[in-house]
Amino acid sequence: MSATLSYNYCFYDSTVPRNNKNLTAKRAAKLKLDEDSVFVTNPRISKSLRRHRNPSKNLPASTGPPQDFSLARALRYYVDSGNMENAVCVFERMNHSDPYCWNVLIRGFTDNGLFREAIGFYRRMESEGVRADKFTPTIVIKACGGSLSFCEGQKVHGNLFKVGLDLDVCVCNSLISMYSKLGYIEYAVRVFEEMPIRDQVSWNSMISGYAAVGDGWNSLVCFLDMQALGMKPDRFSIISALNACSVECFVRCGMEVHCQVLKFGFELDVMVQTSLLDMYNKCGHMDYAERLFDKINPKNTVAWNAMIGGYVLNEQPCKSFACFRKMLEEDNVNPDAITMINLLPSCAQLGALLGGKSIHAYAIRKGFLPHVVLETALVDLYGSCGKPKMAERIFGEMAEKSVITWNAMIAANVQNELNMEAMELFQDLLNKPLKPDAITIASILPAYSEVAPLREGKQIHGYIIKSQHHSNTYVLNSTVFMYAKCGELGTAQEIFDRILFKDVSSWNTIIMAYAIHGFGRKSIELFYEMRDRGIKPNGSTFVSLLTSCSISGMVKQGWEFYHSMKRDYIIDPGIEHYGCILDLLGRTGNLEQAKNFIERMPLEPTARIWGSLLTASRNNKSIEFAELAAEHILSFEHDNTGCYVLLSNLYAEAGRWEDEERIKSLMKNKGLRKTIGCSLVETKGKPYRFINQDRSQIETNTIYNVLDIFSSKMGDAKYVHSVTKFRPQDLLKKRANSPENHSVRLAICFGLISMKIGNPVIVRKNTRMCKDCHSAAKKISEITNREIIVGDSKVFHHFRNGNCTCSDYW
DNA sequence: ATAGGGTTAG
Repeated sequence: MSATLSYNYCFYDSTVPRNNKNLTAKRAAKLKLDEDSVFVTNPRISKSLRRHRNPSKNLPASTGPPQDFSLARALRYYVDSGNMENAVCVFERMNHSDPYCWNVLIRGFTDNGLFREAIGFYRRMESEGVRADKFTPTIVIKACGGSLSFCEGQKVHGNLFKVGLDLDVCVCNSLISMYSKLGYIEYAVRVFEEMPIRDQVSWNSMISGYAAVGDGWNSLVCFLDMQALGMKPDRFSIISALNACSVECFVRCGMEVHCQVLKFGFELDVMVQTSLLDMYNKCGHMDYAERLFDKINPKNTVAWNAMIGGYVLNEQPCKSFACFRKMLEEDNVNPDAITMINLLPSCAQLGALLGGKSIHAYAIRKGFLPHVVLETALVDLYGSCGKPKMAERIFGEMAEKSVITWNAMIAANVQNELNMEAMELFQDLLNKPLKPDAITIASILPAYSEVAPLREGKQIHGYIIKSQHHSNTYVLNSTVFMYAKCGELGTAQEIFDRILFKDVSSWNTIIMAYAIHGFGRKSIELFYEMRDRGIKPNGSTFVSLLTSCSISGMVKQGWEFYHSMKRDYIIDPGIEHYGCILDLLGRTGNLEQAKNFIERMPLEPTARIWGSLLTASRNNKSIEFAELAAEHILSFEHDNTGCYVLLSNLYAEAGRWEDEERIKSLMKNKGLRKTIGCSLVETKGKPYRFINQDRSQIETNTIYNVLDIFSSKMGDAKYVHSVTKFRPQDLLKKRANSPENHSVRLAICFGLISMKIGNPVIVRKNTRMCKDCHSAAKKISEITNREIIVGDSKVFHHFRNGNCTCSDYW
């Protein structure tokens, strides 16, 4: 025994030269291969000749039972229990010349998701000159499929071709599966078409392969073709066909497959049941899914996960939590990483940071981390809950990242207005081997919608047109919104019209585009058009609609939509909906009611919720409520600079200078600085940026002259708001920071003198427009008889004939 | 003694 051990350890130690026996074997194998390759690579030798060769003639005869049964048993035991460390230990003590132990070990790695290691051991097997037997290729191909390494798979395929094993039915079936897992469906199709004999597994591999690449249609075609040849579907075919129905949202097809489930007697098969309920969930038929779920007995973790995921998918986050709680009450079921992954988006939907954090903690306690998908879901959660720093931390500490992880991080930055960070991240990604996908582009686009020049947005649009994503609905939806945010509502509408396959998000986007521009009636019109075209609205549709009603001051309609959402569409209001409702309440000026609404809300109020009350307080000049709201907002770790500024302005307007001073010094102590207000106007494709009191532009003199003319024309009205806003001593000084010289006004004047008459002047600014500038813009539109559009950080104000689309509430 | 196709996920 000890002799065997020391002998085997020689292999492990790379400093010890390998014995000649193996080298000879390797050379012999190579010679054999060369001989074969002459045969098979000769194009004149027909395909049929190759087909009729007996593939197994190249395989070594069985070496018989291994010398040590107990070691082989131990190896199998460790492999089956997932203890690969011990499995390797046992393996190292075995005689390596038998392919059997290699096969078991490589399969073990594959079954435990350690694909790289599986391929590594296969390479070692080759280099040690151990000849593969008929089981090895299928095992290795599976590992290649799992590791998503196309190169490795091609190499193996090539070798199999050389030894004539590429026509073996098992090998072909695993090749089909490997290629479709890698996304190369056309390779899978070729293998399928060229194989001499197809069995049920071959058909099943194609059905699942098409579904895996998102081609549910062809998957179902295969499902039917197979039956036309007289083969009955088995549980594998059924499960894959159901997957195809989910992919295409073909609920009627799904029901037909459901009938077959009953006909062929699979109705008690848990996997089939789970696939069925998943199909109904994904097609939006929660009622059927719930009924099926009730019948599953006993329910395993996967079934629970599918149901929790279904509620999340159908935007019923409260129900998904309820389902999770029921799952915890069960004795024999334990939540796993996928449970967490399914549950996390419901926290994001509810804006429930605390819930998300407790899931995070639970995942840590249960040892689910590290886990790429779970960590990505966490990045997404923290991003959605206004915690980009937390998202960043998880992202930074991740051992493994996928494109989806990058997408989540970019989105986290964009959602939290960290546009520069998002753009930098996008640049970083371009230098990585990972390829940006449609979702990356759609996520980065909003960063270009803020105060980046339209020219840059157009450049990205150009990149999209040239890329393979030019007709991707998801990408186009983001492009529509980008143009809307850049003030080009017409271009947005044009691109929307040209989207070939408009999904619910396309409609939500265009409704929101008109919403932020203050065209409430147009938004509602589009909502009805969408409904008439059979598109089912979701939670976001109502966010768009409610936003539209609040911006356009359509309070009554807003409430009607809110009730209809719950009653007619069974959608639980999320934190966003509550925010919109608060904006509606703010408009009516009933701050007491708004406060009560926040207290009665079933969700934890976020900074955005209190921000809504703060805005309402400002518009209704209530310092009492503003202080209440501010107190809450300042308790968040959120970037609340805007809140300080609003509050200090409010104190100033009321002449409460001491309080104003207090807030200013609070800001100073916290190291917060007022965001530098900046306005952007573009003419002839060139961007011009203005800050307050800007004198850096070439046209400065003209701009200030025009401004003076307007000031005199506006007459006394100009100081109505501002007179109380400045301390007496400040009024004596040269009014340095007077709203008269605010960046928006400079930009408007520049726009008026440099743009063609008839074109609207479009100005975008990074902070909210102040009251003074708002009334000035109204006047200017009246005096000049031109349309002025100012997009601030929240809404677009369309000034025409002395009026604004926001009806003076924003 | 060992192989190929299957459920839930960002």
